[in-house]
Amino acid sequence: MTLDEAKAKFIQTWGGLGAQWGINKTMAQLHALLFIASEPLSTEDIMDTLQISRGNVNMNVRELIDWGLVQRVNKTGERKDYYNAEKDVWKIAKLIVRERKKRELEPIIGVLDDLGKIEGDKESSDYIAFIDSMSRLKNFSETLNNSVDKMIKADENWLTGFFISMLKK
Amino acid sequence: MTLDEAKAKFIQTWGGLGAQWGINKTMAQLHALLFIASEPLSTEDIMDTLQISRGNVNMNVRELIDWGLVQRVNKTGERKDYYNAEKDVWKIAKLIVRERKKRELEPIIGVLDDLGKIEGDKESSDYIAFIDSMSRLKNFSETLNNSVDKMIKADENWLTGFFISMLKK
DNA sequence: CTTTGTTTTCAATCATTTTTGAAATATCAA
DNA sequence: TTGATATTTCAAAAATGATTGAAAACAAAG
Repeated sequence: MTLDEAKAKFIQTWGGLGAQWGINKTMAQLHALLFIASEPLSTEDIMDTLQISRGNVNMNVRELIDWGLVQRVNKTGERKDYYNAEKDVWKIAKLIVRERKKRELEPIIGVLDDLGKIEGDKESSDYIAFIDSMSRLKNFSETLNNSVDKMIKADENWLTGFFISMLKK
Repeated sequence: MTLDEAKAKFIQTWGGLGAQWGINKTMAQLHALLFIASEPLSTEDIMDTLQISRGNVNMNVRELIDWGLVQRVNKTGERKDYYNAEKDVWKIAKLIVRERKKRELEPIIGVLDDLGKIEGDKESSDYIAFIDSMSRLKNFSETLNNSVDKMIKADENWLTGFFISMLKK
């Protein structure tokens, strides 16, 4: 396998993985491309490499910028925009986790909270079972949320350090 | 909000959340329905509640069984199959993590390993940069993989206990 | 201003995924 | 066996999601 083939395979694999996690395949491929690029790339560079339209590049780059995974950079004396991705794997993980927490975990906690406060016959076993389900789920979500907060603030050794501490048990 | 409205809202919310994580919306709704059901449900029960076809129920129930989240149960003297979901939130989390690890994390580690062994000019900065990216990503993936292994074996207090230990720092 | 190069938007199109529903298959009881 | 009930399969249809591309908006330079 040559370097170019390897790069292509990485972009493909990353795209497929993204798709399994509810991320637009093109967005994941674009992220992979920028991740392994040693220089910031222009819209044209991306269009050529991934064989996609200008509009598609624009949409997905914007989304990656929203996630904090990509920055727009300007080369002096050039009019075009160039795009550069975060290269530190640990920082990437934190950005993704932070964003999913904000977009998904926090809202679900709000919903679970509401669902725990319904009216009804408080003696009914149906009622009790439902409230109980919601409360266990909310408890789990809050613990997860708190752990994620810590993880976001922690440094790169958190996961490794944690793994080592688990090994000792 | 009445109990029935709350149940419907929970099913809807859970379905939407699943969709964002690359899980078929109907599968997530079905899981939600079985999760809050106090009794195992039949195919008809599910068809009625979620307003979906028999074939759709069958497909998604099979998938949930594959994930280990649902079991088929037989009521004595009844010919129909009934379906029952795991109710313990911690066990559910472990089943999902275990499955995604097997289906996604382990394969990507294999790919990253291959991509780290390409031929080419070992002096070229392009070559070095790519190998380095793959190696950092592989290292991260393996650490994650090891942590997930521990998590799967750990008990319900792992997350809570870990959270508390982080708080002390 | 006006020109030129660049980015953004978005309705229409295309591709993929999901769902249906009826036929085929399986299972049980008489 | 046979008939009755239940489950599974899968091709076709429907729904959803992604992509295009050309026009509009924007921005810098002359």
